[in-house]
Amino acid sequence: MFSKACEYGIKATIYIAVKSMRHTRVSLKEIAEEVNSPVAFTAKILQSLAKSGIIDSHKGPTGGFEIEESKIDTIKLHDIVHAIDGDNIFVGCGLGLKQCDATQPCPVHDKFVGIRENLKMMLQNTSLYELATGLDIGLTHLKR
Amino acid sequence: MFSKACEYGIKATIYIAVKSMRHTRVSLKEIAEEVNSPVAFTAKILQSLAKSGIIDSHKGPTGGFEIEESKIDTIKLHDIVHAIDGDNIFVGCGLGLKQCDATQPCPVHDKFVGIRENLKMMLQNTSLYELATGLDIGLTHLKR
DNA sequence: TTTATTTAAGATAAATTTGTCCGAAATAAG
DNA sequence: CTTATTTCGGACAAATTTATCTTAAATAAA
Ligand code: FES
Ligand code: FES
Repeated sequence: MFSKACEYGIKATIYIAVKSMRHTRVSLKEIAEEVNSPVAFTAKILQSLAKSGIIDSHKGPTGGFEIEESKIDTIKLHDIVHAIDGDNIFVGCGLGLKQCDATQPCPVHDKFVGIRENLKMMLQNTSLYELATGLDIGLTHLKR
Repeated sequence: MFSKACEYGIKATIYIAVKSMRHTRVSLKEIAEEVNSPVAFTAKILQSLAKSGIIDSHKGPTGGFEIEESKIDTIKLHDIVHAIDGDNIFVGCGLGLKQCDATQPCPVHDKFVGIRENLKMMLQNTSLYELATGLDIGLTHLKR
C-alpha cells in the first residue's frame, strides 16, 4: 500500500507532532528509536519532509525536528503520503495503465475508483492532530 | 497498491478467460502482447498461477493457457491477488507494524481497517467472469 | 521416430527500493 | 574562537522486485 519510506515518514511525523505539542524538539536518533526505523534511512525521509515544508529542522546542539504548532491541525495524512509517495496512489490505474480515466477504462476501473476515492477521502480527512492525540493519550502505538 | 507481477497476472488471467469462454487456448506470446507485459516475466507469473490452480497450462504444439470454463464464474479477483501478492494487503498493518489488531493498534488502525475491508470485499465480490465479459464486449481495455 | 512448438525451471541481470557511511555545514555553548 | 552536537548531502551498499536468457521437458503432428 504505502512504501516503507512512507510508513516511517508517517510514524515519525506523528511522533514529532506529539513532542511539538509540548514544545519540545526531538532528535533524529530519538525519532528512529521511537518509530523503530533505521536511523540513516529515517534521516533521508525527514530531510525530504523538511523540504516539503511539513516539518522544520534545526542543526546544532539543541537542534532537531519540530512542527509548527499551528500546522499540526491543518496537516493531513494525505499531505504526508503525497510528499513521500507522490500521487500515483490517488490517480493511478489499479492495473498500471499509463492513464486512468473513464474514456478507456481497464477492467477494474469502475470498482477501483471507489476504493481509491475512499482512501483519498480518509487521508484528506485525517489530521495530524488527531493521530498525535491518539498516540499521546496511549490509545495507539508506533512499535510492536 | 498491487505489485507489477500482480497487475500483469490479473490482466493475463482476464485475457485467458475471454479466450477460454470461446474454447480457445492462448500462448504466452499472445498473452504478453495483449497485456503489454514482458514475455519472460509473464511466463513466470503464469507458471505460478498454474501452480495455484487458477489457470491450466499445456505444453507442446497447440499448447498454451486456458481456464476451465466452470471456474471462470467462481474465481474472484481476490483469488488472483492472493495467489500473487499474498495476504499482506488484506491483513497487514497500514504502517507496517508486525501485527495488526485492535489490542495494540497503530495510529491509523481504526481508519485503515475500513479501507482494507472495503478493498477486500470488492475483490471478493468481483468475479473473473464479469471482468472478462467487460473486456469481451469492448467496454474495457488491457492496454493504453 | 523425428521435428517443430510450447511451457517449465533455474541461473543471471537490471532496476528500484531500502539502508549505510562519511565528511560538510550549521549552530549553541563554554 | 573552539568544541561538541546535530542535520545535510552525496556516494555507496544491500535487498527486493522486475526482467532476461538458456536449456530442459512435454507433446502434437508429419
Ligand atoms: S483505468 Fe484502471 S483504474 Fe482507471
Ligand atoms: S495496527 Fe496498523 S492498521 Fe491495524
